[in-house]
Amino acid sequence: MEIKQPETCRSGVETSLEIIVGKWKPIILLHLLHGGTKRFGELKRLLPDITQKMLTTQLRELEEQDIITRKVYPEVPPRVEYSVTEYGRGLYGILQQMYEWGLAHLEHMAKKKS
Amino acid sequence: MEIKQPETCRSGVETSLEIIVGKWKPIILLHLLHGGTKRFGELKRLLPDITQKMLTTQLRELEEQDIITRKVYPEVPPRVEYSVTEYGRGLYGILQQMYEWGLAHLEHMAKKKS
DNA sequence: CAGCATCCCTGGAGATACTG
DNA sequence: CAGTATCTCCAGGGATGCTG
Repeated sequence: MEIKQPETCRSGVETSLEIIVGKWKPIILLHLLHGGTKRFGELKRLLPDITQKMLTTQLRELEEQDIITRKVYPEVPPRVEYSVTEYGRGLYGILQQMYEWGLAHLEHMAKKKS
Repeated sequence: MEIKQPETCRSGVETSLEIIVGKWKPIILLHLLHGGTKRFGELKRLLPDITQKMLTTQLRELEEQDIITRKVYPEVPPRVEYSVTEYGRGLYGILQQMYEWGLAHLEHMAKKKS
């Protein structure tokens, strides 16, 4: 980066944060990136503690940002599938770095305590 | 990364998020990374809309995570200086990626609208 | 100057019930 | 099955005043 003007960088950083932050967004993204397309009910089962309402809103927000797509099949009973867009895969690098740094940080803090 | 088990990656990602998330943490970090050591009052002036209470708590949380250091000079009137630790600079890569992706995303969404 | 203590308010998130 | 619609609650954050 080389931080020129903090205020300039700020908007970029906070835009990214807005996409990723949300109690369930990271884990939803990880599941979709890992397992590919998933139905609403599958995601619900993969995240036992999430409420339907929260799953819906988090998915809607990710969809609005073009990170995932929502495909509705006109069947009865209804079927809706979610998957990460090509564009959304651009978040992969960020998630990867956060994953790696985060694990290292957990170790760092564990060492510090002892 | 290559996402093996989403649940494994989750803790790493969310650990990183916990450090960065907080209404003022990114901008505080950017200022300290850009401008080096700063006094409490300087930061307060750089962030006109932050309350003293919030500045204090955000700084304390970053300090607890070893991201910044707090140096108190035993003078009257008191002087307290904050700076990013060597360890804390490890967040630089993440902030950089978020900055770059975020700016691109703002453009992406602007284009989409038109 | 660099805080802490207190009170207060809002919005993110949970629980529950209903529906095309 | 894949959602809405309400009601509710709590914690993050804000406003203000006091102090070593």
